[in-house]
Amino acid sequence: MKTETIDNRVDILLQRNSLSVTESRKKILQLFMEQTGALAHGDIEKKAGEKFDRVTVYRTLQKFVDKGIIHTIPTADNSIRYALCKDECSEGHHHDHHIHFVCNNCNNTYCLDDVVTPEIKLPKGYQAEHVEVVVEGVCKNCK
Amino acid sequence: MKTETIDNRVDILLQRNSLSVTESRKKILQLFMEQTGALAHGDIEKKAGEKFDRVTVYRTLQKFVDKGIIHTIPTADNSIRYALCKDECSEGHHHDHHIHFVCNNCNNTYCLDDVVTPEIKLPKGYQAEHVEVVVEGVCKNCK
DNA sequence: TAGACAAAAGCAACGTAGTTGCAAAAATTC
DNA sequence: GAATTTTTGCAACTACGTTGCTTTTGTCTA
Repeated sequence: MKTETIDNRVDILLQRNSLSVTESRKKILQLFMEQTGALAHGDIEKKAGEKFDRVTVYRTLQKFVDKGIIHTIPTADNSIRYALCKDECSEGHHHDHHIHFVCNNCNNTYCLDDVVTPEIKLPKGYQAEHVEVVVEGVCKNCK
Repeated sequence: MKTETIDNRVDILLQRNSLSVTESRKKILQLFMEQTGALAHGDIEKKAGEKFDRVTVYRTLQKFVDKGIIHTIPTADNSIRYALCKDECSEGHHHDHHIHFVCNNCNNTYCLDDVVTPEIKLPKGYQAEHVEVVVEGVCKNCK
């Protein structure tokens, strides 16, 4: 069964990051894996059901970000979204060189992993460490 | 005196956007003009002093955004910054094709008006309407 | 596999951010 | 300068996010 596969992947991913395997972590990680787009905190709270405390969700997401399992996507409406990282990410350092796409119609957020962030030529004196590109528009499914 | 010049500019800008000229609007607009970087809501509340109600600040900023006087800049820490728009912006439509720079040292946010957002090549089916680029790093003054 | 230890979850309480409705005050219009 | 419109300030409320502490759960080792 497909669910079982995800279940396994979840366990392995948690263990590889030396995180204890708990109900809430499994559930939340599963949500991300079943999902193509990114999730806002609110989405997760709703989808995870009333099974878990708000605080647990906050702490879990924070842990996942710290470990490099998920990354944050800033959006114009001031609601941070979270999405799974590719395998290259590790604790303390994210390597997300892809861009993000927010659909104005369905309001989903996608990681466009194949689209690499462009080189930005900055004025003299400015030194770039990280480039974040968020494109707004209409997504494939809504067009 | 320099302040007087700003004062005039403020009045004219408000009138041009058919906004009544009030103490709070003048004060807040002045803050933006004296400032090179962008301002977060909290900054404004602090800098405007205890002269104005929180609610007034919220409403004033909202009005300014609506009118195209200022624009918002999304940041990773989930705190929206605001900065003055160039003259081309008008009610209902912003034309901000510049990129934004957040300094990891002084934590200031700058509009790099001379750096135009790059063309992003999206996968088939995605249609871009707006591209937001935020570069993090070390700014000119902190280097 | 039971018990000891470490880690995470749940709960309560708190602080801050942002919104709304309404009455008072200020700005604009004529 | 009076009437009308707009904005402000206040109070109350909701939602978001955090912290400290106790209980529960997971992990490790004998």
